[in-house]
Amino acid sequence: MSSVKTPPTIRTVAARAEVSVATVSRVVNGLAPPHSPATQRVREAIKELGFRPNRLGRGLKTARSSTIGLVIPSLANPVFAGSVQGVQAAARAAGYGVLLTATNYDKGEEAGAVETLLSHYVDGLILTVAKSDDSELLDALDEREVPYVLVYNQPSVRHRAAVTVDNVAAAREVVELLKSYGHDRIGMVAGQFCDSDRARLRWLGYDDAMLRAGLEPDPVIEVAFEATDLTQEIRDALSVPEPPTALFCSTDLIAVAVMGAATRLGLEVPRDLSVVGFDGIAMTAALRPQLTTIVQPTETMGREAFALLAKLMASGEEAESLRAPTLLSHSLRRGETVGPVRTGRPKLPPPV
Amino acid sequence: MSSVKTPPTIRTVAARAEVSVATVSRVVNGLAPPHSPATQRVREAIKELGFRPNRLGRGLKTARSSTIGLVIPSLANPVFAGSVQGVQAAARAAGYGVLLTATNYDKGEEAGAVETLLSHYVDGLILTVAKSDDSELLDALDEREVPYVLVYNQPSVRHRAAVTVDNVAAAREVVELLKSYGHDRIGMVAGQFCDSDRARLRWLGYDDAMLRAGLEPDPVIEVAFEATDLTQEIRDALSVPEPPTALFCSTDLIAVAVMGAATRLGLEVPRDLSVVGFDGIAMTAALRPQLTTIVQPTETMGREAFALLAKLMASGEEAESLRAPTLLSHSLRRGETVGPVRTGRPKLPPPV
DNA sequence: CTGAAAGCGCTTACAG
DNA sequence: CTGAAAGCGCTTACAG
Repeated sequence: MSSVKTPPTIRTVAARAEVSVATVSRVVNGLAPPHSPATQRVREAIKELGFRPNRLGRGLKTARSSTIGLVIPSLANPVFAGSVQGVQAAARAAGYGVLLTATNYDKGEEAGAVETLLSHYVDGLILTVAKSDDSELLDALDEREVPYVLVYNQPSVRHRAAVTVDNVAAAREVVELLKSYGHDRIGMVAGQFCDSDRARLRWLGYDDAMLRAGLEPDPVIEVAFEATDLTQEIRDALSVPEPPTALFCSTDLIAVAVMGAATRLGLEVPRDLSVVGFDGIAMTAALRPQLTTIVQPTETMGREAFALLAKLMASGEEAESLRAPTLLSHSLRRGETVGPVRTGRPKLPPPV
Repeated sequence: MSSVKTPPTIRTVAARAEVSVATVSRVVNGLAPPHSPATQRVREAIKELGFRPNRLGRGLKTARSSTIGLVIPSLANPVFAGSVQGVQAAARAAGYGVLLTATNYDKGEEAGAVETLLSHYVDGLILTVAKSDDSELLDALDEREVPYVLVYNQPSVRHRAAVTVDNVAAAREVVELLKSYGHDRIGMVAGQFCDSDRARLRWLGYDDAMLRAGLEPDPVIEVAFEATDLTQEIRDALSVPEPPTALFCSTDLIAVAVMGAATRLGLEVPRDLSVVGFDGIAMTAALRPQLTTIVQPTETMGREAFALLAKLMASGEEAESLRAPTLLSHSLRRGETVGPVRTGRPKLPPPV
């Protein structure tokens, strides 16, 4: 019932060139003598008929689909769009197709997505999951020996291939930056830890840096990743006796929401409140004030992830050495959302 | 050489359940009697072995891959990320996989991407291309009878399935809005027409509305889509005897770049210059001032595109009626970047 | 209701 | 250097 005209097959080409299908296959795969008359005729026939080898047939025989699966939480966050772009570009250059699935931060969807991808016989997977340490899903992939590479996730177990940044170190840098501006009451707003091991590592870095600096870490303000209105949460966080003068946010999207909340509460950033993000989303550089944030090399991360996966797919089980987190370098973008501590306490409007 | 453990096949299941492979196939496809003992045994065997039908095998037989191809210019623009999200969600719900390719606004890449996707035997395509009217690529798809649906493109030829908004009408609304604020010198900044038929249609709407209102349209200021620094272009546009007091930008990303340029030129938006975008990217609502723009229902567009493609794939050639542009409704977000005309002319800094 | 068999488009030992 | 043949994992008329 498909409306696609039936395309030429290897048999059509063989008939036209008056050779066997085996010869056509060899020409297509570069295993034929380059100058024999048969090869020439096959080349012509291929061109005339517009023949393109059917990857299903090939895949069935070779048990490889030339396709990888890509699993991300959401495309609504440009940070993932960046890695997808990188994976896609590298995969295409290597002749691989990319099957994309978004899980919307839902753990059940993660497993479902992987099942679907495996039923399409992808040769490997690149994924960003909620937790990478203690994950039934990844355990299952390990057991089934499906090659995979994590992106953004930073597993502490050593046998998992991953491409990410040093989340702990980056978070420490943020605390040090804020401290250098005189802040000593620094809070952290983070995506729910259950949905993100990155968020947890960034908190670890924050916590560690605070303790080292002799400062007291605040309890984390956990928020949903999709939350856009954080007015209530920020008001609560600032309504304690000694409120924080700076907030480190575990993602740029959260930082943007925090800045919106600050505005609605009548606070000016950075005069009344300093804000730092994490990710380096391009458009946050266009905000006024420009967001201060940790920049991750998103597209490079995607490219590197594919390169690593390609090695894994080629080398099979013996590639133990590849199965470890790769840390790419991040950078700190000094925007305009961090300023010196304000003397005196800003007045919040009364709650609604 | 793949490291994937060989998964159970239909034959493994058949052996375990002591039935023929035909029976297993029927159970998997819901064509077996639901309560027969054989069916029961097959169900158990499937569960015990964790059997998942190999789509390559199925696809080879049925000539359908349960996969569609998705071609977009770039994921760096969140407007495309939105439609991808919608397509992906709808496709997954229908049991389809989505092969994604970005072309980076390159026409050669468009053709290459489609070739690659077709070699993966996708059942249909959803694409956003540079031009949808006069396109060799689309002509070729028509001829080969590959089902496809365009997104964002708004073809004027009637036989192409597309899901978009009424770009001309939306652009007219923008001009009317600006006029209601007293602007009568309105310029337009657009992505290069050769790279985007949308940009051209938005210009047509602008031109038409200007003429109707008795105003004189300015020559369009064409810029590259990826351009982030438009300082020079905007300075030039404002250095004429009667400079525009408002700029309509053909995309939000361009509007953001224009706002950046305005800031660098010492102009305040909207006091010295009103700016309007087109797309409705979420983060532009977080800008200060918040961007006034046309909001497109990006995710819905993606979902509708898949729904339309599904019909097309099911019905084959006779579905002539489906092959026409579908226009979804857009809305105008009244942000803070449009204000009344300033009396007197803002002073630009001297060129560098 | 179930099975034996053909065949989808390829690749790849195995002969020659 | 080339071909005949088997087989990858499925589906689907065709018998029974």
